[in-house]
Amino acid sequence: MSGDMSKTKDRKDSDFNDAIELMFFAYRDFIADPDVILEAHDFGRAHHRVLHFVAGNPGISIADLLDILRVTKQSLARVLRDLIDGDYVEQRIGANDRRKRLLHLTPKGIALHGKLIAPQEKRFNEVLTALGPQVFEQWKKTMRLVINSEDRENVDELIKRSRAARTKNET
Amino acid sequence: MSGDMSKTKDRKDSDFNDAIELMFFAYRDFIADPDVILEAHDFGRAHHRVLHFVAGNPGISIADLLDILRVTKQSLARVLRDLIDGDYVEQRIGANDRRKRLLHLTPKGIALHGKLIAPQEKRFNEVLTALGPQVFEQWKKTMRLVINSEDRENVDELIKRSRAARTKNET
DNA sequence: AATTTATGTCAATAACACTGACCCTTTTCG
DNA sequence: CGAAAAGGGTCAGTGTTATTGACATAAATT
Repeated sequence: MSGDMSKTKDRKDSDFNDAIELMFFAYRDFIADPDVILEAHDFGRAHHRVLHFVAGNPGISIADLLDILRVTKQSLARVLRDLIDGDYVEQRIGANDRRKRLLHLTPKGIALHGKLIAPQEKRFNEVLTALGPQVFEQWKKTMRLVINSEDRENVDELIKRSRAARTKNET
Repeated sequence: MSGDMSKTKDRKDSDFNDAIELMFFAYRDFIADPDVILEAHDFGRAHHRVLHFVAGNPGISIADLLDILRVTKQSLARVLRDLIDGDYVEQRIGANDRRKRLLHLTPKGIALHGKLIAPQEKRFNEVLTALGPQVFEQWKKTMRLVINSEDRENVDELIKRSRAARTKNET
């Protein structure tokens, strides 16, 4: 028997609820495709992340990788051990600083990384086709603003480096 | 070198790499805020998810909740035990089917849920302010297309129900 | 020479999810 | 009505992934 309808309904709340829900489900499906491939290799998401950031930052040091991933050294060590033993990642001793172990993907690592991101690229390609490049560009701007303001420039840098790495890869 | 380096460099690849990177970092920061609050209550993300979907689907049954969360009964049980013992969630025996335990948030649960989503709402509110409602709406459309096509309507339903629950909550 | 940096590694712990097995209560159906 | 099915609860064991803490080694720095 309620029926008391207040005219002053705050409509913005529900809009944000939409957004929260969409973040949850979109990310879940987005990450689900690689999971299937990873399982076949007895790898997990941690392996994926390492592959991804080593691919985008060839020659990255352990310390810098830890900084990006924000995990402990011990967590990374286990994952990295798998990837090195499986010949997906290679360590090269730094030329300037011989303490550093600079990480690179092997051809095998590059191939796996390609397989992992393929379904995600396909997903975004479908979005691009359906909504057009302008909407897609604005989606990126929006996502960038969802990132903590103090981290946005770092992400810009990462993306830039990743693009450079891919371009150089053509040699 | 795959032969021809024509002027038509495949630019779309790097665009999708942007997108993948943005998904990763945006989601990470998006989820980081609630984590801090949850820790203070000795809760984890699993507790958050239960609070969220019970909030959006008052009176949901255990089976239906399991279906949304896609976890096992045993996994849910542990989390639900914490929430019920802590007086955040309440079980009511179904009126029609007395086997069912229908879940509702207590006032305490509603309060905690509010605190958890507040920073996320704030984040999106900043986006809305910076880019305007039109871009934000298109962001939502884009995110919806990132979701598996077979799940989109389910998500639509969830969002609709959640909005209805919030509206009815005014009694 | 002493210290710091970059990395590796052993050990213990915790969070979280899983499988499997079994139980009780209530509803459904022959 | 009585048996089977549905909804839910719980105990036990396992596995993955991440954590903290403590130490060890090699190379660079001061």
